[in-house]
Amino acid sequence: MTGRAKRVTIRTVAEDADVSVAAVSKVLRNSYGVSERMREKVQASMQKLGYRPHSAARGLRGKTFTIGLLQNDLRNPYLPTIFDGIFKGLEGSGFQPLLGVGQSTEPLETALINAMIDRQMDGLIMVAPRLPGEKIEQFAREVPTCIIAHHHPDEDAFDTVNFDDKLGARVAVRHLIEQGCHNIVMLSQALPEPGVSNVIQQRELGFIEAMGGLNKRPSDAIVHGFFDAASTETLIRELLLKPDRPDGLFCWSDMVATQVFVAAAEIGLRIPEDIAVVGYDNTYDDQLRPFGLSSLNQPGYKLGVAAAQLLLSRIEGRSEAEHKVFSPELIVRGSSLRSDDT
Amino acid sequence: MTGRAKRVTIRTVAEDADVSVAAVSKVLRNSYGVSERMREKVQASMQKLGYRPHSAARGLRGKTFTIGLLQNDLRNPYLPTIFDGIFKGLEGSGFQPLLGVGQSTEPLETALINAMIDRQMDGLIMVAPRLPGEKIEQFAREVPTCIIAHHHPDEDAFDTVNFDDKLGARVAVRHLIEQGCHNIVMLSQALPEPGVSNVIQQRELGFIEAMGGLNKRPSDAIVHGFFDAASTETLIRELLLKPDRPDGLFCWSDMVATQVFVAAAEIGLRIPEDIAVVGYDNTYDDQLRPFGLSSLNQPGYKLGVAAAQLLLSRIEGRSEAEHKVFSPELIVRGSSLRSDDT
DNA sequence: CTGAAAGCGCTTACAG
DNA sequence: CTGAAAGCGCTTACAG
Repeated sequence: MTGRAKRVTIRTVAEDADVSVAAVSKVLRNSYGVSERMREKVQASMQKLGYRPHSAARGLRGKTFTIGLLQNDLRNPYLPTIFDGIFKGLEGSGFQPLLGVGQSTEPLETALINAMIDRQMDGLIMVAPRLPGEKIEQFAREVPTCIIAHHHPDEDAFDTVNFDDKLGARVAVRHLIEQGCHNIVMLSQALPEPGVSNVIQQRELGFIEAMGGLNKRPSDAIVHGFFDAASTETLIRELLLKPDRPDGLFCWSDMVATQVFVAAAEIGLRIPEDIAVVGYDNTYDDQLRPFGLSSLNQPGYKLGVAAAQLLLSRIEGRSEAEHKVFSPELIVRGSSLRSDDT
Repeated sequence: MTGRAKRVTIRTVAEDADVSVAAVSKVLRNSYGVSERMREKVQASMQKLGYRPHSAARGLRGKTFTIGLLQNDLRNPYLPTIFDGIFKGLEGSGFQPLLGVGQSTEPLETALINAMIDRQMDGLIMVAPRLPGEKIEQFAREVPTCIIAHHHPDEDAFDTVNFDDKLGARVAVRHLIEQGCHNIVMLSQALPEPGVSNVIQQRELGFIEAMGGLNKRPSDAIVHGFFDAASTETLIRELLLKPDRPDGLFCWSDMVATQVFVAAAEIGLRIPEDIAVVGYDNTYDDQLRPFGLSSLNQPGYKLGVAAAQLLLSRIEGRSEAEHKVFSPELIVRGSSLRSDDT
């Protein structure tokens, strides 16, 4: 119930240690030109008084030591693995990550990025942003930026980290063909807008490439789901009840594949006998094991660590862009395995 | 490739509108004592120049318009429903929510809260914090605070919002008894430390109360799982393979209940015939429908909206604490339904 | 109603 | 090596 204690500032420390505020500031930043004796005196006072630098004030002149993390879907179970990697990569750097949720619409995402810049954040990592490349580029000119899961191989204003989504799709299709599927459909998600080069678009491109040899027109073989689970479920049911229903399904995410399991079970279709299913992300390594969902493994942790490192080096001054691409790996499980020779 | 554009500040706007910086500041904050004419002139300039206030600078004197959200588990599918509510409750208030992840250890959580205070955040909402009440109280004296999922009915330094966890546990046990279970076990989670009054502890208390009439010593009927899924799975297997395995299982969360489904399926136990299972949170309303998991419904959205409102009113000056408690509701599904008369 | 000035807690040239 | 002073972009009494 006592009023807020008066904050310990650089000035309090300076008085206690009997030095100038400039000296304290230098010790704080490990700046050059402070004697060992002074450093010790100041550090002792900081310790004693429990001094903590005031980030807002630091931000006015120098850095805030804050990194903004932008994401759009708290419900996507793949994303936490990315964040684990980011946290790990930032550990010990002195930069505090803070997460903003864009909620999947472009205006909200723009507002959020502006909010982060206004708060003087030192760098931004965006995970699967909805914004098109040009918009991101504008922001990237204001603040060091690294993008995860958004392909921009020729961009030089910011860095990117990705898994090769085209490759993943090609591998999945090849596997389904090998398993004897003749009517393969991709369960994709509606793109927020045409120009966006996100991972889903890339997977569609890879799918179309790999489907080249089949009779069907590739574009007929792609079905676009929605952002909300209920509408997507309806769509899946319609697809599975069609007379010419697919015998092989390539799902853009394990989340959607799970919905396919549910719908198939309720309709009475067997997996993999009636429909072979391949998911993406390898999310449910353990949890859904009885399902045995085949999936493309692409550890988010790797993305996160790489993104954090790229961002830190950019904050430290690097200006040429870097674009990392890792390769996903198909993990075959029961949901797509029809032959026994694997 | 042009250098960062010079930032538009309050001063730029003042010059453009030909007024003082003080005037601009007043317009910005909708402060009293500005003529209509001046307000319009200033707003026109702000619009024209694309002015956005600099939060770090504002924070040095007034507010940063930033709310810190603290949570510990990005993987818990219940939490996003809480955040949805918080976002909704904050909408239009001008306060920007930013999320920090404590990663389940007390030192990290403390560091995170300090980081938020150092960044001059105007208020904090903590979801299921690991810290004991006294520590939270210390922070709450520095910054308006609202706690979700942490019972502190007598606390007056901060507000709380909860569902009645004791009640939920009692209802679950009564239901299992009604279904003919004689050997009921609670699958709980290890408490981070003794003094913490979190939702799990409350559920254990409710469980023990409701078990009072049974022969078994209640404390024997509580099994403590771990934070990592793998260890918990081992524990569940051991439990299900015991000669005197339970015929009724009350799980502290739906996540754990899902693991029970997996283990039971692999061991060859039928649900609900061999074991009736009740979960908590009603997380998988749709996704796991074939499982038909009975669960306690406690919409996180309600918690979030209420917390946001309490925090805003506290920021506006309220000083007496408020403690909201909602009631959970048991949703009975196939996993616990042995008789047909419901 | 309007504005000049001090100050929030830091950092950064710049003297000494 | 050390420190006085200006300044970052705002807000807040306080005069006019």
